[in-house]
Amino acid sequence: MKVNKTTSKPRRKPAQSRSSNTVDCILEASAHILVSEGQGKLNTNHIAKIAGVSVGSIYQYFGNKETILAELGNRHIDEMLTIIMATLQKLPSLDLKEALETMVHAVMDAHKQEPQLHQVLVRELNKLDGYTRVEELDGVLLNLTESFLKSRAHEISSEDLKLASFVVMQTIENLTHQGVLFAPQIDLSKLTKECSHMLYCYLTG
Amino acid sequence: MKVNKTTSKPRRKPAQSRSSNTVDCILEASAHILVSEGQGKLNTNHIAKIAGVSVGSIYQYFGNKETILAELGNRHIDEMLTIIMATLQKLPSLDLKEALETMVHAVMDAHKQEPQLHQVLVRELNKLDGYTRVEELDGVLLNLTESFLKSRAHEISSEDLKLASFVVMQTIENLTHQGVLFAPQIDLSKLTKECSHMLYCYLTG
DNA sequence: ATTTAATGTGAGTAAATGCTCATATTATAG
DNA sequence: CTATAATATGAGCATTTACTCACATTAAAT
Repeated sequence: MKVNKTTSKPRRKPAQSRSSNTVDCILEASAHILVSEGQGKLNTNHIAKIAGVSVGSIYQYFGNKETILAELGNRHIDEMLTIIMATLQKLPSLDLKEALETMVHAVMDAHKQEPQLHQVLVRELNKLDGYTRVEELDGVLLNLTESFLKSRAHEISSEDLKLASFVVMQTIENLTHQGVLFAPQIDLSKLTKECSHMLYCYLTG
Repeated sequence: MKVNKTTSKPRRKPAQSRSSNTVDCILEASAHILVSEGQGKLNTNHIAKIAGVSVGSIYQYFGNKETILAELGNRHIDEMLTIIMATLQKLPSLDLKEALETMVHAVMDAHKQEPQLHQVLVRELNKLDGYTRVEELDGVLLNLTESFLKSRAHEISSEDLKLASFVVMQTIENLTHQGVLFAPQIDLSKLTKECSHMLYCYLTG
């Protein structure tokens, strides 16, 4: 049976500054291990050693290993959402072609934030029972895409806006993600243009 | 330091039929555990129990846990390649639009083979040091796409065929993969048309 | 029928890992 | 300055897990 391990067992919340520093060290060490040594080496004793902190300190602030991953995920997803949300306000004043380019560019920027960490983190968060923020992020992006397409419905030839939203959102998400991972083998500014051009052709054609 | 654990330590190869049956049971049990219980529960003792086999038997045929995953990956990738290769011969006689639809359809078929297993398996294979067949599969698909685009160069407006191949290949791969995971919420035959239509617009537009 | 090779078994071992707790140190409050 | 709360420590326990090995069973060879 699967149990949510990411929210139970309440722990102390940092009050003094040194303790929130400890928390940051733990999270940074975990991120570092994930990227440079892989999930297999992510164990609490090792995290403590890399963070320069004792195991006990970890369990002052995190109920278990899973909540460390969850918090790492929360922070990362929040960063991405911030970047993407900031771009939304620019869209209404732009024409369709420009708007698509801006969207792709924004998601690209979001993915440039520690792309390796993003990849490994999403992998591991998907294994975390009860952690729903990855799906939440996807849901938000899908909704944003759909309301954007609705606002441009008169310019768009597609009949099924739900399906079109799925296609647009998945295409942006995946092409930027893969592009960033393959950079600099792939020219990201060229890819941004290519991607938005494809979507423009698709939506208008 | 990272070490290839997927090829070392040679083990007995099955000679009698009961032994290759044992091997199959081990692989099937592993696949079942991965899909229904997750990577966290994939340990050799549990595999043995589910397979109805003793731990010792596992180590008669697999040098370590990693080689089980590797073999599972090999078989899965071979299946996908078989399906995709079979479609290649049809392409030359088709016009661009039909050919794209056929390609998307083929990759969709390949992904319909145990989509959940595919997802988890690719996740875990990426963590396997020394296992290169996932990248190999991607490389093959990229090359096939590129030579296909070259053969249609006169119909295609794109200047950078390498970049276009990347875009086309990634788009097909991801949209089919995600589509299959979201089915039946997503209508796969509609998605196939939508995807190939988008690529057609992109390449000719 | 007997020997030999192939295959199967599972208790047991060594190592890894999540986590606790008794204790020590540091900061803040009165 | 003292008392109390907050924070930090790390040895060590309980559990899990990869893997071995001495032995048992089954099939093939002669």
